[in-house]
Amino acid sequence: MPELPEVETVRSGLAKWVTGRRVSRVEVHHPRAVRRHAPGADHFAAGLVGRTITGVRRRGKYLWLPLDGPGEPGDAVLAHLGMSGQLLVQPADAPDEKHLRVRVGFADGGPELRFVDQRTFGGLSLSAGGADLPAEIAHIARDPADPEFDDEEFVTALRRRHTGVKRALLDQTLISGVGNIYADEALWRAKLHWARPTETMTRPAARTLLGYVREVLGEALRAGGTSFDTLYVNVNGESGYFDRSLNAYGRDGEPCRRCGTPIRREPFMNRSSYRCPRCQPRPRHPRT
DNA sequence: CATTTATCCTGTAAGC
DNA sequence: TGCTTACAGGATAAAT
Repeated sequence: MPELPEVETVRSGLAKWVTGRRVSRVEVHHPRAVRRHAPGADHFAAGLVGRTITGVRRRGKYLWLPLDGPGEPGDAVLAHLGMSGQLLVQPADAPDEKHLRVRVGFADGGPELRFVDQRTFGGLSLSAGGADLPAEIAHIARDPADPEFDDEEFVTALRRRHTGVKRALLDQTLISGVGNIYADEALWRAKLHWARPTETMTRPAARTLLGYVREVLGEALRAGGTSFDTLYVNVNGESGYFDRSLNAYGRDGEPCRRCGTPIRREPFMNRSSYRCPRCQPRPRHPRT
């Protein structure tokens, strides 16, 4: 599931392959892939043809590709991978992927950019004037890899919440880029239960947790991200290998690497949480 | 207003 | 064997 490390891996790969190239052809194979583009698929395609991609930027789990002329300067293609979205760079004569949703061809005749998405939770849109920061994602907080992320502001905002700490980590308006996998991993490192009330966390404890979030995201990025199957891949279709380094996520029944107690999976927000029952005991007054 | 829940989707795997 | 059910989960609209 693409979280910050996976999306950043895709961003850097894309930057190398599509920057400076002029779009010559756009095909939308599934309307759901551009559902966030209100004017529709044809408008999306027409707005993209003839423009040059000037780079690839990211905030949290969102990517955007700023565009240069000939239209209004400052537009961008906004992309979210959802759960199963892939942005692949493929030779133009490569066979279509089963779940190919959008094809972007280039005037130089080189490799195509393809958006492939099995579960169709992801999508592309054309953001007017969104080259610097698309208005559609202005509500998304900076991510902890952003040099302008304000640690003290995060600590204050976290403690102002009245919710469980994992809910807060997953709230992209508070801190972006963290999903279910890395939330569980950071909480394991911090020895915190997911239902720990945010308002009872001390400032030092909140800073420590943030440190672990940064640490695990950084390690995962250096490993090329986490892959459990072929759903998350970089632009060349290759998997990352951070799954071997996971301490909690997906390890139901396996021994905690700190104390040996079996990791437990439990329902959380219509999904799952993994924790060590001994290292991360339930708080006295849990907030779920 | 803040917070929580339901919903979108499809392939895989487990269970009967 | 074949069918049904659970699960994966990010973002957001709707509900509380």
